[in-house]
Amino acid sequence: MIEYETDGLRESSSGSPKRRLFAQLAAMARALGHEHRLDLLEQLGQGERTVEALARHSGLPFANTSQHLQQLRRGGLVATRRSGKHILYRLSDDAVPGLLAALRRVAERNLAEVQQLIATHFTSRDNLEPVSREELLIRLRDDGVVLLDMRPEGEYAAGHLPGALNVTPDQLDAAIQTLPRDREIVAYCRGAYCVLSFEAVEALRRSGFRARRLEEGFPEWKAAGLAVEVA
Amino acid sequence: MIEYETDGLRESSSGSPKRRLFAQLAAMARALGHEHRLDLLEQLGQGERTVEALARHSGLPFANTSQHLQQLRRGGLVATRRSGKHILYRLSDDAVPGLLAALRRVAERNLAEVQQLIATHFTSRDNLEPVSREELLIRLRDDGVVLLDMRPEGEYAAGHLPGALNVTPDQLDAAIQTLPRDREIVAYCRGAYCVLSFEAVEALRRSGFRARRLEEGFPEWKAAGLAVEVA
DNA sequence: TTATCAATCAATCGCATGATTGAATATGAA
DNA sequence: TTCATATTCAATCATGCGATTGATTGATAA
Repeated sequence: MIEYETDGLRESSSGSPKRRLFAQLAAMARALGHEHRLDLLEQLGQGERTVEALARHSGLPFANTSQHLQQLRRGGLVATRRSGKHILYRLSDDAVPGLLAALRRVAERNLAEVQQLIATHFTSRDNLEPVSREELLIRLRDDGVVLLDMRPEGEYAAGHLPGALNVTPDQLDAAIQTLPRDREIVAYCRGAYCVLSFEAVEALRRSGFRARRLEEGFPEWKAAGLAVEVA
Repeated sequence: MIEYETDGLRESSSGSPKRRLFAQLAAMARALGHEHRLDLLEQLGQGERTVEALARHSGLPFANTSQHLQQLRRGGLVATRRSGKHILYRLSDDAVPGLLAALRRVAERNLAEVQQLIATHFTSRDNLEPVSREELLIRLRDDGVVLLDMRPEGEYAAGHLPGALNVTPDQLDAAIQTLPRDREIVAYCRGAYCVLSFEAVEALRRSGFRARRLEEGFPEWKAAGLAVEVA
């Protein structure tokens, strides 16, 4: 007869240190467990934001946003600092984007609805031959690749990959006239579920460019500790 | 004035595919957001289990366990199969332990209470010079390291690292008399918050052995797709 | 000081979740 | 078929969470 022992931490003797650990981990997971909070975290992946900016961007009432942010803070996922009248929220740790990525990964593989959403909205994902971080670093140095940042100006200004040009989607048609046709183009945006760079690559290819997509977005780049250019 | 655009998925136009994605991710995160469910997931990291075994191990009422398991299943974290009268639950995906590890990592770095719990219960963590998977693989081949599996017999029987000897904590004193003193010893157990191998390494060192700890436990090894020996 | 603005707090409501109990399925054995 | 066993389902209750509103704190600027 197989017997499974109670515990690896001897909860029998010590009250329950493991219980308390799990309680903490569960609290952190619950902090992740809300649509709006995931949205806020995604925005914070781009960089520090004020409560006001976050509320405006996500279309939530101000007080509501504030409360969600506080839950994220209690959950250890974000941190704050004060700057004049504003309170700036940021991700608490470089490992947070990794946690979100792990969540996405498991969801993409095991939740049918997620698979379907991705299939309908990111169909071309597999066809765009994404460029990895490592490859990009090498090719930027060796091959003179042109790097496009498809995010809105404000986010670009707050930080972008070194040497990237900011081309917002509505500037793309104009850019197509001026971009060099003899060099390969790599586009990126916010990462994960941001389609801006997908669309850019598709449009560029339709116009005859050699274009590819950076596999990840700005937050992952930054979280990996790679150089970021400001202004 | 900085303006942040609404969205990378144009929720303005398309209703809200991103919203639905986040809703799914949030649902998965909520499934992680309960002490008992994390406990169940940890057990399932060792291998398939029946509802009964899980309930017994975690000391929860049967029906309660069943309900938590169903939430985990809805959340895409576990899967089931039927075997005779029993229903066997398992982790749905090799990426699940990675997700749990990411959660632990962020928690260990950002939740003060977790840091404290670890400091008091795993003080020696840093001193035991953990061995990585890669290093272990090499040294098993080259240096004839002795591998100890500190888990209970039942878990050992259900799967263990190739060549590992099963030594439960109460067998350790006896084993100390017979283990070879000229070879290094590496101990492992369930991983993460399982102290069995910590204690073993400490006891072995007190007795003059050269002993180290495998950085991870059995679930991580198995999830990495490495060889597992049964029976 | 006062006025103003950013952000949080407090109170309320409605709804979802977790625990418990007991009944209902479904499978395999007699 | 009938019984026993493993698991799920259904109903209940208490509690906690999320949204909304309006009041409050804290910091800057006039």
